[in-house]
Amino acid sequence: MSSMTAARISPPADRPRPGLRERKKIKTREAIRAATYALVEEQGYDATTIDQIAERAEVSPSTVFRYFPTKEDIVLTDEYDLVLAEELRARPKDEAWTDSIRHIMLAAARTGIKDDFEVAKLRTRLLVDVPAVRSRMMESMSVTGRLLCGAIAERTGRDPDSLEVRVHAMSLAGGLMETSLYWAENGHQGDFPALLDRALDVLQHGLGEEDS
Amino acid sequence: MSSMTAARISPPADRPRPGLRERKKIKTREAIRAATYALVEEQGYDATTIDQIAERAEVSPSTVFRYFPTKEDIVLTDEYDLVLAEELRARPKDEAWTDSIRHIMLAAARTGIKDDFEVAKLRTRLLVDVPAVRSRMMESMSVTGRLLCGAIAERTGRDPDSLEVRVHAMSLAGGLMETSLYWAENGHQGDFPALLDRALDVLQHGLGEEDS
DNA sequence: CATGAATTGAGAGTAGCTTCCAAAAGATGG
DNA sequence: CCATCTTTTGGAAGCTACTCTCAATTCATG
Repeated sequence: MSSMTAARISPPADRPRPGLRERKKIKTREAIRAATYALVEEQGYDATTIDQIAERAEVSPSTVFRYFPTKEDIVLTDEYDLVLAEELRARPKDEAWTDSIRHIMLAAARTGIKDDFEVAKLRTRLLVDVPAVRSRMMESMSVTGRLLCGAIAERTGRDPDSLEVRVHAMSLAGGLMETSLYWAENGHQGDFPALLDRALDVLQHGLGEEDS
Repeated sequence: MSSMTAARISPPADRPRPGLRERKKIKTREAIRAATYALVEEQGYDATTIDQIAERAEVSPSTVFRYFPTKEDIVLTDEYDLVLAEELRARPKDEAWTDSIRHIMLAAARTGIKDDFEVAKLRTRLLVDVPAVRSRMMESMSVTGRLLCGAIAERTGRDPDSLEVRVHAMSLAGGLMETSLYWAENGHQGDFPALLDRALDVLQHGLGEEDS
């Protein structure tokens, strides 16, 4: 689930030597993000303008937009969806795919939160407070949904574009997102992995003693 | 599900006489919406500016914003969530609440599409084409989610704010929204109520021969 | 070191959206 | 019918996210 609390599970691994250009790009990207996080903590999201971000990151405003299409993306973007997909594919193929998802989400949440508890909290808080951010996050939810479609299709042999698979994937994604929201709304009490576990139960088995 | 394909199930009913002021407000509101629909059909969503909308609706741009907080809302806003909630409450209380939802959604979809097939198509098409609209729609999904929380809580006696109920509600909302998207992406083939029916099956019973 | 490609900065421009104030129009009581 | 009060409207000014273009700079390559 992008921008939620996911983390790199496997390290970037072996890359020969990116060349100065690439390294500078990465540095700029992180400078912008760092500046944004800092400013948002200081003044709040809306009060933080792109110009301020640019100034603190020591780049021009145009550069900021070259790196991130929207302001919300600076706070939200991560590249974990891809990692998640890989990990999903790496699970034993005879494992129930619901279990695969459970394992991966839990692992991601655990390491993610350990890695950067403050960032995770800031992000989820913004999710609750700033409509634009929540909105953008929901956008990314549909990306995650498509991703899940692929995974589900692979395991069950169904058509990834079928209504059934898509509905199921999206309902999963929606439920997982709500979990993050719930966590943030309740002041980040309790540990997130435990919440995730409960949420996944509901998503797998419904609401318990129900009447379906 | 707001902005999807819902329709008034029960007519506005008995209101004494709204007074000229109220009537004018409603007329203005609908003028703005009509103007927007027309312009969007002619030129596309992005190419349509607020000024154009204002001009065609014969109001000032500021008035447009007085009636709709954002451009997306002009296309999306409807008041059916409330109606839906009422209808939900009107269902027999001993009915399985999943069945209640099924009945209401199906009824709403049927009459809604009959009422205004073109608008329903335009809306869902925008949902697919325009990220901002899709985004806004997802926002409203969370409103629908909260609504479902209330309904579910009433029937099951659970806490509407509990993680379990919220996750379940949101997964429902997500699945239903994906159904609209699916319908639109496939060129509005097949009838929507049938799709809804299949989607609700998945949401109630999972993906069939699975391993949970 | 020279040439070519990619990255950046600066500036102008668009459009969504907010805010504020004065003018117009509907409601209310005499 | 008029006077007053309230609500609604239009106009203008302004902020900011975001886009586009072009020249300058920086890195890569032979």
